[in-house]
Amino acid sequence: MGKSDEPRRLYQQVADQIRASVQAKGLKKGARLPSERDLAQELGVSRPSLREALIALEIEGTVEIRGGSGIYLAMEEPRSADTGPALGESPSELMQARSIVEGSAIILAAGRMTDEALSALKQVLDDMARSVEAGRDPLGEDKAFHLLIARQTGNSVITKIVADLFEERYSPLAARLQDRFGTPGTWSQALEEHQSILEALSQRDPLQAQAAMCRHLEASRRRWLDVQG
Amino acid sequence: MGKSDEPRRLYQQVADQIRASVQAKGLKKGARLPSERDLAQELGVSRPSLREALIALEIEGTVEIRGGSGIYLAMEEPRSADTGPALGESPSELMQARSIVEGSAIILAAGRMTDEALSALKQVLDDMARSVEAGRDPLGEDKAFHLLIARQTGNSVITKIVADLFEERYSPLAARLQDRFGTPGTWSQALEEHQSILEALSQRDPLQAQAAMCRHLEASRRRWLDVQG
DNA sequence: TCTCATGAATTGGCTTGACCAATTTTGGCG
DNA sequence: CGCCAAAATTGGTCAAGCCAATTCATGAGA
Repeated sequence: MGKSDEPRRLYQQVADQIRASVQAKGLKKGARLPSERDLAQELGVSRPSLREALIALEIEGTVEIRGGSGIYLAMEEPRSADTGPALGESPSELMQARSIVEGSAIILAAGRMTDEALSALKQVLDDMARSVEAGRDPLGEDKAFHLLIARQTGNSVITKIVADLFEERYSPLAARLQDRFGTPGTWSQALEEHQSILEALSQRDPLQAQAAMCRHLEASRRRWLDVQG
Repeated sequence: MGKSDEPRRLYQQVADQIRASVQAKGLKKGARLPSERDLAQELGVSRPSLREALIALEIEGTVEIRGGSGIYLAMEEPRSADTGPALGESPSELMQARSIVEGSAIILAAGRMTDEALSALKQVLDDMARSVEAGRDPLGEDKAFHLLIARQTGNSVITKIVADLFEERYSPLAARLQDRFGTPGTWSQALEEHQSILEALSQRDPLQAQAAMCRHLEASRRRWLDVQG
């Protein structure tokens, strides 16, 4: 489980703390933060370091700095709340979105697939097989498999989207459904589908990989619907 | 020397100078820049200021800083054994992701396009034309156009993804870049591309709509890259 | 001669302290 | 009450220095 790097640059940690603090305190757009001097002391860093963090936040658009005046929040907050929610969120929509995104992503990935990535994928499927044997829900392995493929696109935006599609972000309902669909044959079926995806990737065959991925996601959709009734 | 005449922040000016210098000297990916101390002296600024500029360039993906080692021009993936994070966030990645998502979404949308939606799209393009005439950046109209199309898929997950791709969520950098790409002919060009998308949608032609959308996004990517250098 | 410890030099990472300029606040005067 | 100048606050920047990680040259040992 590679968490990531340990000692990240200080300015990044500080930026994270500021973001978290802002969110925790529920500050809204336009709100004014403490002065650089105060923030620095509060977070236990020097002013230049705090300053570097502010530049990061400024570039990222979270904050607006007005010389001689202060530091102000520039971001909108908890997204969404657009005009109208089309149809109600449903697992079907989620899977349709995943088909589009992952079905396209795997085409890119197939062409850039390294041997290392292939063996990593095989490793994940082995773990998944063991989990299924043991009667556990291989949710983690399933996610790892899809994320590994996404990462092979070399496109961090696509990777993030795929990751988000696995979280609650785009469909809290679907996340809840995952809990109760651990039927027996369900996962062994999914495992087979994963293996055929891996096989296509091993041969660097983009179209077959896409077909396998879409078949898998369509089958998953149907499995969910069955559980739902 | 930093004397300058613009009220822009020093770190931005310094970052510009470094970009320009790199380009002028024809340095290639992976090349190593002078040390912070040397660069600071060379550009006539203090080390903290030079440092702030480097953070901007790092976030923007132009430069990679290796502690104790040096400052390097960000290089492409070393081909093998990468497991690591992909490329840094960049407008290119954003646009590639948008091509995938919106290019697929518009196929669905074309088949479900209502007359109301079509006239709403036309209305938005009229507004956009007026904004361009007046010399304003029609960012709002651009977003509205793409979101209206996404919404026609009837899939709320896809709609959210497209919305998020316009927000800070997937590429804060790209959002910042929008500030400086308000060149004259840029938007009128984009307007024409939008109109050809609308035309394809009017005829309920999914494939032509997709082609127009992808052409538009590819052109947008190129426009951004030009501005960026 | 080649290998590889080992320590000096180099380089980024971060802090302290200070001064300037723009903005905001304060307080006194009409 | 209203207006304007002084004072306080705040961001902008610089200078000098210490620490830790990385590099690289050097010399001892195989």
